[in-house]
Amino acid sequence: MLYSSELIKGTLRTIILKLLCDEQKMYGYEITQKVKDLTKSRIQLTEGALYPTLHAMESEGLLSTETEYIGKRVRKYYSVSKTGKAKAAEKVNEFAEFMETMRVLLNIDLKTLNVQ
Amino acid sequence: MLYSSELIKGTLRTIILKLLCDEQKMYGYEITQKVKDLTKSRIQLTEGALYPTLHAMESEGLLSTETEYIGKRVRKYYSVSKTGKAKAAEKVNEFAEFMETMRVLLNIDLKTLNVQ
DNA sequence: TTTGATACATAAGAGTTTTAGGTATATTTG
DNA sequence: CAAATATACCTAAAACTCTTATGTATCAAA
Repeated sequence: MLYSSELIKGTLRTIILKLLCDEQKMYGYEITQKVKDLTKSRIQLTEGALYPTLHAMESEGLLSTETEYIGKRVRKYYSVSKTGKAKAAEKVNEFAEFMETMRVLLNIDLKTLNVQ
Repeated sequence: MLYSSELIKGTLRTIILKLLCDEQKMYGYEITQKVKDLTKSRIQLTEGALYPTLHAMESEGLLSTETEYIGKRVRKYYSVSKTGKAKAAEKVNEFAEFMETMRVLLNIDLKTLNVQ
């Protein structure tokens, strides 16, 4: 069961940065699959959102790329720059604090939370 | 210290519905202040976002209104309809699950979380 | 051989929020 | 008492992000 898309808004960059910090290098399609796996299909990144964001993050200096050929098929690997690493830590931390603030605001009891 | 605005995207309706369920009735300005108080100024709703959203939610049947005069000044109170109550529960629950999914995805340890 | 998966990409449109403005009353402070 | 701040509503242009739709092409499996 997918989350309504409005929830995911604003988290895409944070997700990309965090995954790339953990995995050293990944290509776009791989990122969509990894997120799908890790979230049990609850978050499915669309390519229309992902690719433009990756391009933007590269031009901002957060990511760098290297192209590889698998047979005749192209793969564009992304990795985080030093600036990107700092940004990742910052963004994950901010999201963690945001979650806690929202938990209080919405009065959510974590003990009763059991996501399958 | 304010959260970067992109994080708050997509949570406005959930916040409004939840507050109105707890408080029976509130007016727009009051909502902005309540959220500011409850979040220690980390989330500050802007009126440009709030009022159009309240109007939309009213026209969707989630909220109803009654106008009151305090001296010569107008106050427009909003309360949740039956549909609104159901929607509130649904949205808060969805957000709770989303938080848990993101916590796993970003590998956030709640024990180390200490938001001032 | 055709379907589905892999793999990239762009562009129009939709939706939400910011920024910036507008109006007006009430209260506090110098 | 004048000026500043707080209260209280509102709208509209612009910016930003994501969805939906489309396009291209290779590879594997049925």
